[in-house]
Amino acid sequence: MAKDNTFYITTPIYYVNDVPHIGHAYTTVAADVLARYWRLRGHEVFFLTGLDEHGQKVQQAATKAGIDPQAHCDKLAPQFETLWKKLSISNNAFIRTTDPQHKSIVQRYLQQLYDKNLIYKDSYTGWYCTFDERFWTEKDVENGLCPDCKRPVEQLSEHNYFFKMGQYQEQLLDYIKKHPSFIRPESRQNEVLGFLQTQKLGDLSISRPKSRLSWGIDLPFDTDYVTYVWFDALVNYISALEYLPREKPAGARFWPADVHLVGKDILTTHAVYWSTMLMALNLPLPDTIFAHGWWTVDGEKMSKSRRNVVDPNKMIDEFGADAFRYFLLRGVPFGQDGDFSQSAMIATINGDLANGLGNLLSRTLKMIHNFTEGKIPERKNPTYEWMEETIKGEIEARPLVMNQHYSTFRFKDDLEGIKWIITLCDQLIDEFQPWKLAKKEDGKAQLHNILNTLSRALRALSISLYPYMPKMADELLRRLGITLDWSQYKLDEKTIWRAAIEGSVVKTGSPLFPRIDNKPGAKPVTESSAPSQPTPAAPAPTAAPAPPAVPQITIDEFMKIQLKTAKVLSAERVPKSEKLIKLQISLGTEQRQIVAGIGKKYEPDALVGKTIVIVTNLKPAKLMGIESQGMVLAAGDADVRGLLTVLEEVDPGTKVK
RNA sequence: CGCGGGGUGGAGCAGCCUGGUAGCUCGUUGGGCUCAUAACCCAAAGGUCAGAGGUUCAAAUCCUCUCCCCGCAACCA
Repeated sequence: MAKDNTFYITTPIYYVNDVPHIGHAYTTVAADVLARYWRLRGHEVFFLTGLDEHGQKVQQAATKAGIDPQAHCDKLAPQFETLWKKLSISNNAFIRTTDPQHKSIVQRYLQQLYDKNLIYKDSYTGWYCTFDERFWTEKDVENGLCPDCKRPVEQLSEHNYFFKMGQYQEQLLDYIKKHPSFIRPESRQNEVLGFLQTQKLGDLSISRPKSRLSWGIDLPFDTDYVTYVWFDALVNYISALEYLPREKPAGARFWPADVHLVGKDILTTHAVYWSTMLMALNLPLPDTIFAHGWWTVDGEKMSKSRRNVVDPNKMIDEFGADAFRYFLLRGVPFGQDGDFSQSAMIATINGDLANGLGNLLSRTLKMIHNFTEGKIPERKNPTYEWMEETIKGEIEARPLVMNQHYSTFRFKDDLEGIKWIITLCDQLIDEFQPWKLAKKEDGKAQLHNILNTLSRALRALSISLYPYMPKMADELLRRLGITLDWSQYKLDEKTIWRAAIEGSVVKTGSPLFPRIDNKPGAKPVTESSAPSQPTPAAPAPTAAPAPPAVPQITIDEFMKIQLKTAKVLSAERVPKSEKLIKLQISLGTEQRQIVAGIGKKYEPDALVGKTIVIVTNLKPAKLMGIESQGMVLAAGDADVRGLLTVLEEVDPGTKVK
């Protein structure tokens, strides 16, 4: 890692049509922390993030909005760029796959592979849904219906270009085994190895016919096609080096990348697609692909339908960028999944930042203010008390410890180490009670020593925390009256402790991090408790879909739906399903079988004998292989809240309107 | 037998790969201090490490089986 004194780190390029959420922020903050750390270490860092702007969804959204796809992207891109500014992200470049230079570089690589016979044209046959304009695999299709829109699909043959990915299977396996730090954490590496060892690696479709998708990069050897997503997107990691850092045209020395930081969902894409693409291009592979975990929210998976998506903008507005950054990396070992909740966030801020760091600064500054005329005192004698010695030792060991932590992505451990130093400082204060020393004539020397040590420790804490909380680090130093130019400062075991700080005039004042009362009135941070409002700093997210207007229907249309009451004769769970219950129901003259997704709400036994309402003329369908001849009516959407029934006793089969 | 992650004091987690005193944060209780943001420091209570079997001088850690939870996949007709 960080060879040749350079360090190249990337985030994935995010899909421009997405609304930024905590996951985007997580990856990007982690990358920023690494970037800032290696800069402190004196490395020349190139930190890249950006946007993936091609593809079907962008094209559709633009068409819907009645604008050009490029204009659509231009409109959306700032919501990411603005967020990164608010989050103190120090990326050196921001790539957009619609950049003309990127496009031509992608074409150049495609042509290279084509010339080497590594790309071939073949026909692909699959089930195509005209409405959704996409292919489904055999197992996706249900009874000849599109799993998404339920319209009939047709078998369609389409010519496409394929990259000969399959032929690199052995080579890739071999590479991964020989480079243990290539895929991190280890559990993820095992996943990829398992995948490569048990399945045959196929070739990769890298094109779409323009008739179906026009918003993309033209294939250089066949302009009836555009490049399909992965080839376009992954190449960003090397194309950016060629044209984005204008002040450093010799960008090639940054390749191979030190770290590709990705979410666990796109690990295979990077570890397999990207690696084989690089092999085919005779380019070296990145040192490390690190896949981090996902955030759940209040114990539940984050999803738009649950309306619990955490908006980073709201978190920043509510708690500040630094506190949010700190929380993201403090709570969970990097690589594992974590749970986000407002209460956990507040607990972290209060515990670590307010009571810990902030309070230590406050008490130190106030003592300096009261006892040494507001100036950091000189040491009166060179001998360190053993507790001071401990603190000094811990701090001088920091650079080495940090190196271990950052090289292995252990942010949580690093922050715990920092917390321990804060505790040591608090212990030092309580042990020597400077307020008592100040009252004794012979206590002055020791008083000055202690305050000097505390000031030094706080400076070191600022440096240690700078990658995580850059603004806070500046503010902390400002209050100590110390100046430090981060772009010049070089972290090592000497500079972290030694510095001419004596005589600096400190500034007491408001708390660095105020405590937060977790009152019920605290502002909500997820959509579930408040409708999303575009923040002033970010442009209105055009991607956030307004609830579609429900079209009106005529009485005739309604009458096409035949509803009847029915009596449940028997009910049983469908084995292996999560929520399907198979019902035998009576319509008086007729008996039917219905499969309903109500198993989360109801036990089968509780349903028997009940009168319910069903749709009788719905086209039968198979659910998990079982035919369902109708549909039960229930309140609720994805989560069933309750079944419909009738107030009065009626015979099964009675018409409902 | 679909794939994967997990079950450790009241809560959230580390430790497990490379067996040998069970650790951290928060909470609880008692005490201390007054420089500090009702903050800080000390002490105490609290764990059959999901259960059963096995390997071993020794198992939270390795092996086998069982139970439970959470994701993914399939499933709301």
